[in-house]
Amino acid sequence: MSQNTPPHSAGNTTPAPQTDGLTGGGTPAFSPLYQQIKSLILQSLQAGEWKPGDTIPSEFDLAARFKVSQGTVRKAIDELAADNLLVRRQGKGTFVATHAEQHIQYRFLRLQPDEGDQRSEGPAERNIIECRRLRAPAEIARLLGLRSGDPVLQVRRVLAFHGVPAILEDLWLPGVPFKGLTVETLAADRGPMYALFETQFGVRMVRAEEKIKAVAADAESAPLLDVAQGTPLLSVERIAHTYNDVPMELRRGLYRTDTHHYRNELN
Amino acid sequence: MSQNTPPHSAGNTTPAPQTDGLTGGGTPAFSPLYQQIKSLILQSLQAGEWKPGDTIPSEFDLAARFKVSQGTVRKAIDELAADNLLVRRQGKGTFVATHAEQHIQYRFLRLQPDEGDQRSEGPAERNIIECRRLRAPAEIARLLGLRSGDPVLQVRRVLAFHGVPAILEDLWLPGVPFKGLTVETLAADRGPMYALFETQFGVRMVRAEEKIKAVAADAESAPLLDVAQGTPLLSVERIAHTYNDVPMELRRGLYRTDTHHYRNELN
DNA sequence: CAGTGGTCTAGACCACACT
DNA sequence: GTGTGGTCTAGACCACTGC
Repeated sequence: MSQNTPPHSAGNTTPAPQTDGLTGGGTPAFSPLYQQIKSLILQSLQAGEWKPGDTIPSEFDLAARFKVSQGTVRKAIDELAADNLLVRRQGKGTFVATHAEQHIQYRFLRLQPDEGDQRSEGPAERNIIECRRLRAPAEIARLLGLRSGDPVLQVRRVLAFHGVPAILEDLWLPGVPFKGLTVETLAADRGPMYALFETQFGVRMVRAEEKIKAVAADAESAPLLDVAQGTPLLSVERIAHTYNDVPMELRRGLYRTDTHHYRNELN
Repeated sequence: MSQNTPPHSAGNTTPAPQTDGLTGGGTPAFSPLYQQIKSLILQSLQAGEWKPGDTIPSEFDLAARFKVSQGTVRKAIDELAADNLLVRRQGKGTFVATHAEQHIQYRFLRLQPDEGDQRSEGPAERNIIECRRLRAPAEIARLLGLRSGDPVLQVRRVLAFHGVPAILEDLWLPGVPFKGLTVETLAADRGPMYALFETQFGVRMVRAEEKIKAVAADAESAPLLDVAQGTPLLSVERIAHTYNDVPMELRRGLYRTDTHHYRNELN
């Protein structure tokens, strides 16, 4: 399973396990107990033992289960919480993070109005233009970690703020995990699309990378965004990953930035 | 000073301080000990007691100094390290983070080549076009937290990769902390500009925000970037802050994105 | 070797939420 | 009140660095 021996170390009456077992073989890598616990918790998350929004067992319960001290479990959970996989709530418990209840909705959307307003914008109007199944072209397949020709879903939609179109985006999703996704499902849904992915398909998006360029609106995109051809637009290519860094979505967006901007924090 | 009572709690023989002192007054906010320690360490950083690259006292020394346990200091340092203000090195000590020795040079520059190469790019060729002092226009002043008419420095430069210009940027710096900065100083310098700011002016940039838009190259910028007028460019406005979130630099860049892209991680 | 950060434990107590 | 996470402590031991 994991890369190291699990933290059981048989019947120690005295405290610290810390032993790595396996003197032979080739496990030169040392990984601290709390990292191993972190991996075990992650496995439970991947396996769906606890679903988004669920509360996971208390630190003491987990400590008992893994035969370590509560402090060690705590450190593991600390890191998972820092990665936004778990959410701690004092007095209540620790919960599996979700795109739904999370009051920072649209966590991955960095486009925001230039001044004032802040996030009073609300969820924007969605308009699905297209939703079809196809066989993955080579490039799409590569970015999604699939083979050319594997089934994928493509969705095209426009997001608008106050009636003004602002985002045109194409999504590609691997066909297998998203079997059964239809334009009706998407259209009927309110709230973040990633929340729908969680509830309907058990796919939780955890992390994403974006590559941004400036491009000119072409004949196809210009009318959809209600701008003149040649207007500079932000091109945003996003690859979103589930647990374990498995890519699960490719998204290519064109953002109008005349009244909005892409906001980023550098640390 | 801080918002809470310092963590001394007089002569406790028995362990935990945790008491907030001050039963009277109006300090409803409770802040944990390690946060107070964090503030104290931050104050020392701001005051320049330890400079970028310096090693700070060991956890035990700090624990003695602040009259708390080593674990509490550890947690404070953990957070400061997570914020990239400190860097821990096992066996050696804890160091004040710096833009110089940090092997992730150009920490705030997100533009990178489209494929391969990765960071083999190196530090790019710098070409300073202009460096002048002026009185801050209203907008610049506002963004830098100054008053209109306060002295500021403006620097304009072009960065190129392999001889191809890629970035045209204007910098505005508050005149007072950067007194004595000349075009010669800048031109003579190798390495990150933020490293120079540390060594020459004691100003360490800690955090920055960027607002990104897509714009068209105009008559002024096009020739400097060697592109046709109207070419889509990334407009990147950055406000960089020192300790305590004090804004210390405004930077407005135009990025060519024909062979490079702006990379971002979403968590 | 001594000194530093890194891990692990165990127990005490505080703050918060629900019942 | 009970149970949860949050803080603080104290001490033991491990891993890395450099003398």
